[in-house]
Amino acid sequence: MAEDPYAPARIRELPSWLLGRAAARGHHLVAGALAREGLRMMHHAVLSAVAELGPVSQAELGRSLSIDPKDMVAIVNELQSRGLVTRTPDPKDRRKNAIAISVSGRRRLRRTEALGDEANAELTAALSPAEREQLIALLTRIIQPEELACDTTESSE
Amino acid sequence: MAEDPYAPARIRELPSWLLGRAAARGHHLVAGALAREGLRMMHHAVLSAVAELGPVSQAELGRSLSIDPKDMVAIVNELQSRGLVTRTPDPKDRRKNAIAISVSGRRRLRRTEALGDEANAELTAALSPAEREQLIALLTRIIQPEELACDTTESSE
DNA sequence: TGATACCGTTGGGCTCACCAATGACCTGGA
DNA sequence: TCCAGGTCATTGGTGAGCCCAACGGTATCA
Repeated sequence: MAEDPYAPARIRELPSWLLGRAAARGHHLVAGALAREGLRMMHHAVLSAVAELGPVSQAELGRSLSIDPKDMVAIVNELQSRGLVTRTPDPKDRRKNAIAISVSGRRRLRRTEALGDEANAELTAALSPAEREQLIALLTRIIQPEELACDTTESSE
Repeated sequence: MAEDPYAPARIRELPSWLLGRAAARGHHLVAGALAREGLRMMHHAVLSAVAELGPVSQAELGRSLSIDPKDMVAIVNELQSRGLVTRTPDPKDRRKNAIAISVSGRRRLRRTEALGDEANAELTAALSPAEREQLIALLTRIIQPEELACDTTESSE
């Protein structure tokens, strides 16, 4: 074999590139695991958020999970048609839909959570528990810059 | 409604979710920066890889960057039409295209590399240099499991 | 009452990742 | 020599995730 697998590039050292590759692998593993329950990642995320937050509006769900309102409509539609959540008009604010998890939704969530945990364990199999916590902490700080950073020049172009 | 920004979910502690969010932010920042030069992330990645590897076939570029051959065609097409790379048939193997960076491509690459570095600096602004290196190391190990792990059941599915 | 803002919904577009198939081509062995 | 199998570049399509614009219905505030 002539070509080595090479240590390619400047690219491979950029956090943005590494994040993209790692996220792709994570998505692949988790989506594959959740597919056994017929759910996609966002479905599981919404289901889990609904279980935690109780009856919530779709807009609030979208804000908490950074999901586009357009996509949220489709997700809730499918979850509702599967009987995993209920969508009832909010009497206090008739614009809103109160999304709540159903009994079967809670049951399904228990299984998908186990599958998601398994997939994440495989994703971080090369890391020690301490390193995994470290990764989680670092990623968390990367994700939320606006809540902490107030002086960063917002790329004034 | 003055709801707190909440400490949402089990979801927000999963590495797969955090990786997805962080990658989305990284892509947003880098893509926005590179857009000033009229290039997308993959264009810049390919351009950088070509600069490093010298004349390479498209298939080899795709393998090194995990880019689908189909997408590689479109990327090389655009890079070539912009005069940033040259695509000459390989005399030794007429199936292959020898992709090489041009002079203007090298010039453009210098600018896009600076823009990419800036964007990555902003992406990791909340991290100290040591933490950034830590993150890179952890991500690198997450990405390449096959090259190290030999006993992990590869979830043949 | 009217102005403003939000909610859900629908419409489109863009980027990235993935899979199937084809013709041209190289390589190996019969 | 010819054939089989594999690789390369290319084209086709699919799906997920993210973003923008617009609309009717509704709540809130002046």
